[in-house]
Amino acid sequence: MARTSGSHSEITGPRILDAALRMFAQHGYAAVSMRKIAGEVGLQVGALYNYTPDKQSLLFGLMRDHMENLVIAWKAQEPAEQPLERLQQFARFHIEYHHIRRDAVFIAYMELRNLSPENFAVIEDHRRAYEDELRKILEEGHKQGVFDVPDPKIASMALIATLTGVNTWFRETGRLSLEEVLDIYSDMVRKAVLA
Amino acid sequence: MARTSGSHSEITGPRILDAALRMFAQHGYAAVSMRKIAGEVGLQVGALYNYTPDKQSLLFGLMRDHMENLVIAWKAQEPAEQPLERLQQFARFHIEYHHIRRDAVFIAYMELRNLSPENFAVIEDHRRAYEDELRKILEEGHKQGVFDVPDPKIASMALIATLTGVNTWFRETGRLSLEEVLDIYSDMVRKAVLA
DNA sequence: GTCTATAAATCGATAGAC
DNA sequence: GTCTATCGATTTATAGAC
Repeated sequence: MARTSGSHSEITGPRILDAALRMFAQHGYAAVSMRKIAGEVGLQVGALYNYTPDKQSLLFGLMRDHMENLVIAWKAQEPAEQPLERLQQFARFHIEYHHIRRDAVFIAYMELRNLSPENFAVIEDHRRAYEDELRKILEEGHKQGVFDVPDPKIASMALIATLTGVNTWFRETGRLSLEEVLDIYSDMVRKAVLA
Repeated sequence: MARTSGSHSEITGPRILDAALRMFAQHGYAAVSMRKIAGEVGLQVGALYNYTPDKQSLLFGLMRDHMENLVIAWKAQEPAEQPLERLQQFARFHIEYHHIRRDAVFIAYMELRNLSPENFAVIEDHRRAYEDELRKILEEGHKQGVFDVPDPKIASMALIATLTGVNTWFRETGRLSLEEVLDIYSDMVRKAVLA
């Protein structure tokens, strides 16, 4: 079912989001103009405003979708029963999920300062909800005596920083495979909280 | 010894650097115009170019100075003798130093993509030199059998990510003092690598 | 839905007076 | 060393033709 040449709305929207995500991650929100995004998709700048009311909404939509999907994807995991296994499951999930979506991860952290206060609060709520998932694991393990975590809130933020850090240096073409990295980090995370 | 009103070069330079550091950290390099920096210092935009050839050099100078000073400050520490004590010393130094200079830390990480390839290489060399300092500690501890660190390079990057993460959430006015945070992180880092 | 054209503001950087 | 004035390019966003 061929369409007229001026009508591609069904695929244009996602292509704009893809281009914006990639370009924001690479050059930064402020450094990427609406014209450059349009050019990457093969449009003139005016056409972008059929898909977003303004540049700010484009950024916020990308960040919000990423954070929402992150929490949803974690909750969709079949939960391991024991705290230690559950922690290992979280470490693996976090590294793999963030590796695949490194552009979105980068933006969701780097561009927080370009959000309005209201939008910032929304993103921070999602982030807190995700951190709470790890905190609950640590608290349960501490209660059972298998972990030694006197401050689960701090520990959850520390461990997430550790795991997210993989994105800053890991490359598919590097010395180690992602599977090997997963093993090393799982070990470190386990030892860091074990009683 | 009063000076004429149009001559403040001795203090204007540092004030420009201070303003640029603070504003780049808060809004991002691309979002801060030379006019805004000048305004913050109380100058017109043209006067800035008596202190920097262009905006790019202003950014690079801030990042280079920060990374150079970081490595120098660490090497100026009186080294603890045992690997475990040396590791604890590194953790404490890293958290304290990065806490005090959080604007510079933020910029040195966030604005890497706004550097020319040559300037980027310079900054990365400093970063690698600093990571090597931690790696050497881990290798020595592993050799002595007090640490269990099969991959010191990976472990050093993981631990640095953990420690730097404090900057993303710690506030002086929060629930914990910096001293308490130092204790918690020292413990986690120690356990993570201990044999 | 996409285009062209345009508005109004801002950008980095320079020239020349003082 | 700082100022004013300015150049030429670029910005976000909108209006209206098709």
